[in-house]
Amino acid sequence: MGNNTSRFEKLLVKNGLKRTVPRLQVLEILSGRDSATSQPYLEQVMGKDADRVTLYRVLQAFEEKGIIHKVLDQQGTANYAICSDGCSAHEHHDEHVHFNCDNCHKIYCLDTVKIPALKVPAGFKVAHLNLIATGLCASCSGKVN
Amino acid sequence: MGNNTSRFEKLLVKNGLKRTVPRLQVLEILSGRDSATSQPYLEQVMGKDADRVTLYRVLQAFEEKGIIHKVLDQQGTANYAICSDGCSAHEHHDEHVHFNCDNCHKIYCLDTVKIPALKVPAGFKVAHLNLIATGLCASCSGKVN
DNA sequence: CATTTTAATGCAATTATGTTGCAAATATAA
DNA sequence: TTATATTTGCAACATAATTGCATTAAAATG
Ligand SMILES: [Mn+2]
Ligand SMILES: [Mn+2]
Ligand SMILES: [Zn+2]
Ligand SMILES: [Zn+2]
Repeated sequence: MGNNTSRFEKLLVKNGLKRTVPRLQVLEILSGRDSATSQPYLEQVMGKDADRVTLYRVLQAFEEKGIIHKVLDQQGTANYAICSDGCSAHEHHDEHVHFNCDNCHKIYCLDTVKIPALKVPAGFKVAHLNLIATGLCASCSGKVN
Repeated sequence: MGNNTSRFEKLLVKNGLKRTVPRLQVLEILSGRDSATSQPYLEQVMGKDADRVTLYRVLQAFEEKGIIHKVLDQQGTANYAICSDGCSAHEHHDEHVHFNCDNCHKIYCLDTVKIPALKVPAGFKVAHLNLIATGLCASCSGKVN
């Protein structure tokens, strides 16, 4: 496999997770893509290498440990992306904007775009903000329309 | 039924939809709640009064006509709320913030809070913004924590 | 290195959500 | 009242996700 293997093995150990084939496989796939990856796509790529249930459990464990974060697209489908380094089991630092392309349906993590603070009605206590923009991504905006 | 009936009947006619029992029922339920209503809840309340498929189709028709709008909560569950008056089949004017309470799980339409404009990387063309805040709602922030 | 312990996987079954095609029923127009 | 167009209900199917449990594999132990 890729030369990321030892890096990923360390990542698993650091988070108290055993170094297993399905886990390394998921990390390999996610890291090789420029946008968030949907559960159905992951399932398709892994094929019969891993059981569907295992995939769900791998993703859940990774999310809890702060290794990946989940983004729901406009259809409600779960998509996963590797977290930035600052994330941990205790806190995710992924409060960046996500961009869901209407054409290619990719979901980009716009790490550089911060979500502006928000004024909410009295009484409401905001814990997290989740902003998803839709439209055309840089790659598609040239081709269509 | 409620005294909203004739108002809802007019709403249906205005949108070229026939005045049917399941449709009036859905409008009655949605209008009687202070927050967005999940599909599972609707299904449960309607019970055997209407087929599941009918409910899906009613919701879809309403959404297309601009009568209601759909909000996905943090779990990806569909929730529906009646649109403000400005909405139509051609355009929804519901680009307001939604608030998903971590405690009671209600979804509030914060109609008064506008989503701030956003600077995105070159090439990206934003069509719509979808901001969902999580935390504690006004009703829950007093009780818990 | 062999063994014990613990964590993770695979499989089967079940639930929830959503879709499609089509015949029957119903609302509205004629 | 009859014709028409829409809507509904049913059955079947599809996909996403969860749970329990036996088996397997990884890491810890000695
Ligand atoms: Mn992200
Ligand atoms: Mn709303
Ligand atoms: Zn694109
Ligand atoms: Zn609440």
